[in-house]
Amino acid sequence: MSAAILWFRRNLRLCDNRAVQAAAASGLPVIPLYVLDDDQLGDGSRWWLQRSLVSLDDDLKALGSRLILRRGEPAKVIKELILETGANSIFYSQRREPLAREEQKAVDALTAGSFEVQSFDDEYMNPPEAVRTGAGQTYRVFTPYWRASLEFGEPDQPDPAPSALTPWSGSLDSVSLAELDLRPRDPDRAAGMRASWTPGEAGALQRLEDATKIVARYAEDRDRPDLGGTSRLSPHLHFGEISPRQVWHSLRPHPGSAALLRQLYWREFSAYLLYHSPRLPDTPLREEFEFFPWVESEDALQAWQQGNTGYPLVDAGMRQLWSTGWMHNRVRMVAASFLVKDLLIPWQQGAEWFEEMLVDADLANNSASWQWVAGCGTDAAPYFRIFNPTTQQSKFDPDGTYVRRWIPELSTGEYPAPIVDHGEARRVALAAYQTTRDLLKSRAG
DNA sequence: TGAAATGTTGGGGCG
DNA sequence: ACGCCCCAACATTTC
Repeated sequence: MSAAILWFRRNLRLCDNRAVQAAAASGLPVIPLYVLDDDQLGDGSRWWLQRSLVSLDDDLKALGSRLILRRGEPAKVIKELILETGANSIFYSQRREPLAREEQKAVDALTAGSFEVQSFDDEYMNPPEAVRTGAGQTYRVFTPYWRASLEFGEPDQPDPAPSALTPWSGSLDSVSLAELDLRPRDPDRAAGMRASWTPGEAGALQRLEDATKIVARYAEDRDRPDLGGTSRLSPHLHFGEISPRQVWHSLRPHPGSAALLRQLYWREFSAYLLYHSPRLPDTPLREEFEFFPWVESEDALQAWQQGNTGYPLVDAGMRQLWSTGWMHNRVRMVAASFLVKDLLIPWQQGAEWFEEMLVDADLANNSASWQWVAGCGTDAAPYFRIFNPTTQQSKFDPDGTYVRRWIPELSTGEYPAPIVDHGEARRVALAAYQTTRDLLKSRAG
């Protein structure tokens, strides 16, 4: 008997998932599969993935099926599974990250004879190749990219989950989640993450429902870490527990939705930039940053990571990150600016720490955002735009409720003095930037 | 999706 | 009443 492999990758959901739809519609017995490659996953991602896989397996069981877990290189694992089962087709959701594209290219190459590979572009609203300037170039600036994306019109209406999946009748080995061992390497973080999140499709849909209640005030409250005015959908979107189409259609009818929906297009834009510039995670897009006099300082990096810089807004953010796997967006900008501009530490080291800590760690979003903050992206905050962590705190946490929540020492008076003087650090950073420009000019001249 | 430095203006205190 | 100064408030420029 023939069968269809349903390969789950980032799209860990049953609703609005075209690979799931197609597998269900094939009428074949379906073998749902997740393959964990030797992972580079950070702690936050590991914690989330483990729970999201449990949730997906539960949802599949409700349809009379179950998730097969295996470890290894996807193309190899899938080839073995084909030999085991005689499956004659595979359905999967495409991904756009450079390594993931290599991975799926190897799977596509399994097409042979009657074996059929069907893949679907599901993770984003618009395909990266389709959004082009009038001259056929790729966009490098967000706003024109966004305008051009809107020309594509509304995203399609989301599909419902299938009502059933024909199970595979044979027995199949599946490694257990315990064997996959996705527990965070730092076990002390688990309790805080558990208290903050419900990974999985049901949790994602609940969070989307909650988001409809904050849409109206989003434009006003989004920069206030003390108010909780953001959607907190990022990890659910990252793991594909919910699709951008679902988010778009459920928020669009609410007054004031434009500001929040615009954020979906930042997600699209980051993926677009990574697709067209695969070196985005490690190489500055602006060439003068090749000459930037970065400072290597293990002590300063650690003070930043541990939330001991002496600047309350920065430290509160870094501690929120450790405790919950997430940091408010405004605070991410301030904390990142502090690392790059006050401490002059290479932005890649900050990006690496975020990848390790975040439950929404996303290569495209994280890389594009760090390049934005560092001023070395194509559409970046200019290098001379330097956040003052004290001013930002009085603007966006005026009563100090956010900083006090994460820094108990503020009340006991044991809080440390700033590790650098911001005014002086700012002058040094501006001089360093001037140096890189001079060097670039002298090389060109 | 900055902030500091510098420039301009206008009201009020004061001789 | 007038000119002068101070300085807050706002605008513009600069980094």
